[in-house]
Amino acid sequence: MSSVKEVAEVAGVSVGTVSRYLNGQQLKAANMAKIADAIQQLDYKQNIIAKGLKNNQSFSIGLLMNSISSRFGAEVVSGIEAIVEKQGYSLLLSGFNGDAQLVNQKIDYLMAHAVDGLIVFLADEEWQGMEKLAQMTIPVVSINSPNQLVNVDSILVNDRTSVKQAIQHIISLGHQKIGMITARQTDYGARERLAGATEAVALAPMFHW
Amino acid sequence: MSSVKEVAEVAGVSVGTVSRYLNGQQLKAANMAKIADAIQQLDYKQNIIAKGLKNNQSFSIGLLMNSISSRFGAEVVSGIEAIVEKQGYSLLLSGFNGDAQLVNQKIDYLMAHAVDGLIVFLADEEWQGMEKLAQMTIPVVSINSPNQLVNVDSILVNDRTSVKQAIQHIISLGHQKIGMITARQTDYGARERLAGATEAVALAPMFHW
DNA sequence: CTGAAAGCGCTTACAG
DNA sequence: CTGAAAGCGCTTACAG
Repeated sequence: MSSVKEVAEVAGVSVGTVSRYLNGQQLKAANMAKIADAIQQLDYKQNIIAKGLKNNQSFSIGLLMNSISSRFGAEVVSGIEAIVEKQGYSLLLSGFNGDAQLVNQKIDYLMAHAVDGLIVFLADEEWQGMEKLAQMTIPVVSINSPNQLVNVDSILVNDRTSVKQAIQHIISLGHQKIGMITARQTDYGARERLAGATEAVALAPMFHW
Repeated sequence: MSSVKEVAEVAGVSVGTVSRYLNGQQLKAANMAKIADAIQQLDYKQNIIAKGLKNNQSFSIGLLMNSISSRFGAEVVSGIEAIVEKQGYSLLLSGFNGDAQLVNQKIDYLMAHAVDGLIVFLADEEWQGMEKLAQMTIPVVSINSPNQLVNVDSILVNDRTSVKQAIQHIISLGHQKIGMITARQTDYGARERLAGATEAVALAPMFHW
């Protein structure tokens, strides 16, 4: 792998100038051309690692999740990955496969790898030590994990309302006997969905559960 | 985040000594104790990024795969992740979601992030530029992707033989009419499985397909 | 066993 | 606009 130093030599400018070029600064046209040539010739690629060292960035973001191997989990990973990569960042994956005890350790692990941001996707597990997230010095966002931490942005599917509306719709159609198959009630989302159904029924005076 | 420098100051030794301690070298017991204390006190964590810069290691390995969102794909990711992490490495995920054109670009991307190794999991796509892998200066292993590149270790499921044996077993039981539902034949594995079935039948003289 | 110093590849004030 | 130099956090010969 060639370095800025080699590029600088070939182009006949200083490394600082090469660096500036790489970062999109304007410089004398002649120099820009020379540097561009040198880069071509050496097949130079930036070393993202070194780049980040200066300002302590890693250009990677951590994804901490429970069940990578669940269907929904996989979709989420795939979606996040696409976006992250588009921005030139990389995705560091870390799963804890149901063992909530491991979460703290995983966080340390991700921090050691200096992720610039963290996405937490707990899916079906509750986790006691969530406050740790609030102390994080990097941006944290949680998905599908109820919490009211001040520094943590959250994405929650509105399970309750959507199921409620669905049931209300069914009721409005005049149906009298409605069955519901629920998921294990260990999952926050599953509980919300059942709650939504219960609400819908409670609001329908004519309806007997 | 504290650095070796701060640890060195607190412990009253040089940074080199701290570094040696961190890397498990033997040093004067008194110093080891002082350093251990300082680390405790500062809650010092190694900066893996900086550590890798010296010998150009990133302590991360890249996983390039087609369909993260397939069931099998998710299992594979999950399994790999567990192992990789156990070794103190991180997993950089990169998907190309069916667009084989993107693969070269993704490889560059992973290289820019200086992965120390690469796992390629093509699943259902063939890919023309696979020779690029052979030129890689880092270890590469492919999963479920037929190839005969010298530098690339491959893991292949023996689809052909296993299906062949299954069919032979059914035949040996005396069954006369055997149906087979095949996957889309765009996938190498799917073709192999069908081929295995065909072989089994061809070898059974009494049997009419 | 340990300190001082150089170096990994890059960025960025500071001068000019 | 650009060069020389210092610095990011760590490692590692080189001396002692």
